[in-house]
Amino acid sequence: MTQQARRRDAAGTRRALLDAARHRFATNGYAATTVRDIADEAGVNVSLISRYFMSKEGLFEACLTGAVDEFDRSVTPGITLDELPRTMVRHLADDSGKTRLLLLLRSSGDAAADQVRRNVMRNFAERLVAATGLEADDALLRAEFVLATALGLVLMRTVIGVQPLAAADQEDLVTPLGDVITGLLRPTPRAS
Amino acid sequence: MTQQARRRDAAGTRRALLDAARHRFATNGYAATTVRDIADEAGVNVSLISRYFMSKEGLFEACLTGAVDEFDRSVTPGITLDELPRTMVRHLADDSGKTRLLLLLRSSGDAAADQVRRNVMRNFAERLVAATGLEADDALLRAEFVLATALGLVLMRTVIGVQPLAAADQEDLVTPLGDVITGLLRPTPRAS
DNA sequence: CGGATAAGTAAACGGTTGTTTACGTCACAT
DNA sequence: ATGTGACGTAAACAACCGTTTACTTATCCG
Repeated sequence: MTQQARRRDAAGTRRALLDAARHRFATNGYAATTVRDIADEAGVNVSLISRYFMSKEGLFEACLTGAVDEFDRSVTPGITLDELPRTMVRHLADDSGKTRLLLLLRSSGDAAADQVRRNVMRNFAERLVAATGLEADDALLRAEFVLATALGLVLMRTVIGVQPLAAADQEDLVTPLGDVITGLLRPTPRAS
Repeated sequence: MTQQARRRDAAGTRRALLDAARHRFATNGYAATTVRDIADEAGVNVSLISRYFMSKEGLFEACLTGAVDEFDRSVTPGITLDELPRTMVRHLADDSGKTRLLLLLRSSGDAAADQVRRNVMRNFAERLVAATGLEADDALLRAEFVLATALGLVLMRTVIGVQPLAAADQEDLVTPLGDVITGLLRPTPRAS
């Protein structure tokens, strides 16, 4: 009943392990995920995790750096303030986009991984400020507010599953998120 | 901190276990927290967890329902839209307030606890809508946006620790959060 | 071919987990 | 004062964790 005719493809199984691990780590967290869970979902033997990624923590770091690369690449193109809501919602609704963001808040307890996480978020906030040209002295803080909203949104929709947010259509999220973003990042929010 | 001459006080040690568990579960998550961690932080023996709370999961549920009660009680008084930002920030900066909110997103994998979590958040959103008198058809969704922002804020400040958000003063958060809330919940967000 | 090597598996390893058991020991009513 | 029951502890328990080992088998180059 096991893999009767399994093709021998190192790169393929490595990718399968990465996919399964990303999914499990993102949805269930690092500690709650066992290496046997991952191996089963990938359909391979447990020991291959140690072989290809050194350890469970090595596999997690591979997931994290992969997510970081995709994250950076997906937000690298110039962001305009009025297109930002729709762009963000598209990433938040996309399955791999959700996984990416959720992985950024999962922790294995490793200090280096935590630093990577902080750098990615800080970097995103800085690029957001640069793209919007906001000059307020708390611009960076406000950009991180946007990121916090996105993070909380994915959490409440995916992990917690509170309605009606969880079942909301992609289009239903664009306008409210737009209100949040303009509320936070419009050039002169307040008089004086 | 001194457990040398431990008084025999069932209610006291029960409370100590609850405090330690709340702290550990909120900051490290359910799976990453061991019963021995909790017992050590409480300064008592491990077996008392089973005695007083049946199991680790029973202890978690006790933490959760306790947090739910405090949560409901703290937001029960009438909320006004203009005082909401400062009130929320006060709760988000308060240590027990953070713990309360973080516990709401930690999961033990138990379905009943997950339902409790969803109900609390839904309930908060509904009360927020009632308090603001918002009549938009996506009012509930927008109220949950506010909650998502609060959740993400606590996460990024406490768990992830990204700067400058993590080190931001309580007062620095009021105005941006106010912009988010008015952006989401003001009666007529858009011209038409 | 055929054998060398990479790919995959099953089983076992020590350590840790949550939980239970057996046993001290303090407090309080009588 | 005293024994009885609640409170607390140490140790043992089976099950599970991540990891390693020993082994089988497919693949490919000569």
